[in-house]
Amino acid sequence: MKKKAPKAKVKLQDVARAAGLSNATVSRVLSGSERVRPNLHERVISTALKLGLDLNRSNDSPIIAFLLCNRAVLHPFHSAVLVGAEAHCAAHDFGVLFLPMQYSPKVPWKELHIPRLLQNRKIVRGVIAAGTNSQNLLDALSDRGLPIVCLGNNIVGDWHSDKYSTVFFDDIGGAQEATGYLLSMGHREIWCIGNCQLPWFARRQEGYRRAMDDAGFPPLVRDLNIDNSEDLGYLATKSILSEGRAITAILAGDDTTARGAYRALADHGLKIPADVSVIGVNDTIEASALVPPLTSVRVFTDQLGKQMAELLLNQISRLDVKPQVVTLPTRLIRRESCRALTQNERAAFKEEVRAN
Amino acid sequence: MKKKAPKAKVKLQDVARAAGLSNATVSRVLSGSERVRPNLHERVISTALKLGLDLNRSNDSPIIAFLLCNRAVLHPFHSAVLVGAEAHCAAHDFGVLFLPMQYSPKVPWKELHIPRLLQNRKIVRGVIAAGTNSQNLLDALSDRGLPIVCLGNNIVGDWHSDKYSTVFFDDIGGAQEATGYLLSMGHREIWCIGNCQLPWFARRQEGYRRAMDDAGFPPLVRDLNIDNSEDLGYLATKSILSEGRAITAILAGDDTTARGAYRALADHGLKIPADVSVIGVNDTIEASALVPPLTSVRVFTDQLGKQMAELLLNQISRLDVKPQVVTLPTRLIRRESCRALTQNERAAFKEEVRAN
DNA sequence: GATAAATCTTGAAAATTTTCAGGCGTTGTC
DNA sequence: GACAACGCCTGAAAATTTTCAAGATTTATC
Repeated sequence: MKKKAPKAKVKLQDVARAAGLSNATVSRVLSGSERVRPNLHERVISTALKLGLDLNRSNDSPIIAFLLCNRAVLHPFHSAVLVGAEAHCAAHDFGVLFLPMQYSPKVPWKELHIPRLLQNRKIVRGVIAAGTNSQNLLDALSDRGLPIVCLGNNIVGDWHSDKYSTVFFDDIGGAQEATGYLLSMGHREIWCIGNCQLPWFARRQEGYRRAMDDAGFPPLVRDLNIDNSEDLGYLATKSILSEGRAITAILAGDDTTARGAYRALADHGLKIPADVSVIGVNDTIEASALVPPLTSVRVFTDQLGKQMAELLLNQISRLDVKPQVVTLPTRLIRRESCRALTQNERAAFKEEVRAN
Repeated sequence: MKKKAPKAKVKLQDVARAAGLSNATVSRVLSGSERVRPNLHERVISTALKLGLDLNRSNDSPIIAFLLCNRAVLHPFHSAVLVGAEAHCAAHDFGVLFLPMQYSPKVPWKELHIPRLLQNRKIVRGVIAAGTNSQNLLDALSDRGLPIVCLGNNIVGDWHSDKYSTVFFDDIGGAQEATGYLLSMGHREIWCIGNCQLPWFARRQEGYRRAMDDAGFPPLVRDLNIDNSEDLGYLATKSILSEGRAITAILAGDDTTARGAYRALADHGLKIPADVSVIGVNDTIEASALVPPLTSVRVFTDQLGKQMAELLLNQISRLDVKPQVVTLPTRLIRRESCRALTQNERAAFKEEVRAN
């Protein structure tokens, strides 16, 4: 054992010679910037591994991209995810490129326009796909060999997770817990409002339905296809009220929708929580800003960001890491927007049921 | 005029030969990555300009850093600035690296820890300094020859603008306009609440004072050194009320402070705007989320971001651009949190004054 | 103020990346 | 099915960047 033998560093030339290729080609593969025929690509990689070339060379720019897809603005929710991701990256000497982008889920992946920065592996070494995504973008990116971690809750359409990692937060469970909380306080006329075209609303409604099913009550869903969440909450609530339907509680698809509901209730002279209890989802700053403060399902956004960054950096630094699927829990934060029904009120319900 | 003569591209070698230096040195200067003695640096640059070398070479990574300094979280305000900056950069094929950092204004600039990503000119070509900054960081960055644009409103301590551009938004004028608005509605007991240790609060208070001075009324300032804006607003308002001081209107240092004021007023059973009118500054999402919606001084955050990005990209692409100072206007957005005093109420004031 | 230690700066050489032009396969046309 | 046009892939050569070691300069210590 020659301990002192200064193991000569493996050079690109060595790999090129061993693989029977020019060092230009090897450089192209290793720097990832240009297109090389797949079989040669593989040959270079395997030869490089065999010779023990250090694949994480110091001159690679240690940057990942945080893609905020199909969102017009940077909401507090995604801000917090971004900050969480950045904190983890910074601790590992990686930088985070903030990159909003818009695309249609209908365009075939070959035809998607990918920002130039993402095309160059030498600049961006991996991608966190946040916002709302669909399979075509994920295909287009993984075709370029980019490591990817995707926020699962907002994926529209098909989802094949074999090429990339996915991180979910358990809003289904959160909505279920929130509904259960309302049920436990004696509520029965609990309306779920949202826009089920949007995948996250659909998930939350699913949690709501499970809780109502378990309790043996029929679900009451008001599903409007409106993009603006506040308008949605306002109009959905208004339509329920103007139809004269019974209502003692609302589970809103998110905090902004809850805000719309607050407005509609106020318009009708109804007090929160005296007349109607309200719960939101996300627990953004809005939830605590509302009067009365909104009970909401907290999503641990910073953890979400951290988890995505962690999976991504693992994939980048080790070639042998398989994509994973992770789900993070949520937690119901109880504030003043809910109240338990009194025994009298509960009795009135039973009376009513008997009468029907 | 030989129009067709294929003007041979100027190479680093040519510059090296002309400047009497090795091409390693020229490379170092032009790629900006390593330290070269200032006089040689200048010699290389001037020779390169003389020979007409294209300084914006295609292989430079087109990335600027958005520094969010000394902030624990990414507030909606800075989110919007970031988005505005990113939009402008994206249109010019530049990427934006999101880089929060913390530092003390007291550390001498030579001893500041600069994130590794910023050290390498090949990765980051310029910096937008947002958040709260002080001269030491700006010195440390400009020593590295990085183009800088700084958000002026939040600079603490000295400020020398000769090395970098600065963009302000006119919160002084905004606070003055807001105060004038309250005065025009007959208010006189207008309290300005904030934490004057923070430079932006100090500026807003300045605007307030000007308006009160102009109207000939004594300023009523409640200045508490509390970091959390909401607590600040709550405690400041509470202390005014508990002292039994007259109060018909509040100009809060920002929207979050106004939220604290809302809570304190509610605790005392005072209605907004019936009993007290309130105005905030920044016009973030909070302002419209509050009930009643808050009148606030709007800052055109996206424009702010765009303006900073624009100045920065100019500095990057052209060596001859001098640093500039720009101030963007603000605008008072009127919502339901303010009301005009009635003639009777105004008369009561006069009465009171006479009585004293 | 002298001397040693540490750090910084630089050019030559080595390594890597990029350019450029030729080769090869594919597609489209007749 | 032949031929042309086009575009992609590759290696040789050119250009650039990085490494390495030596010289220069600064800092620390006595």
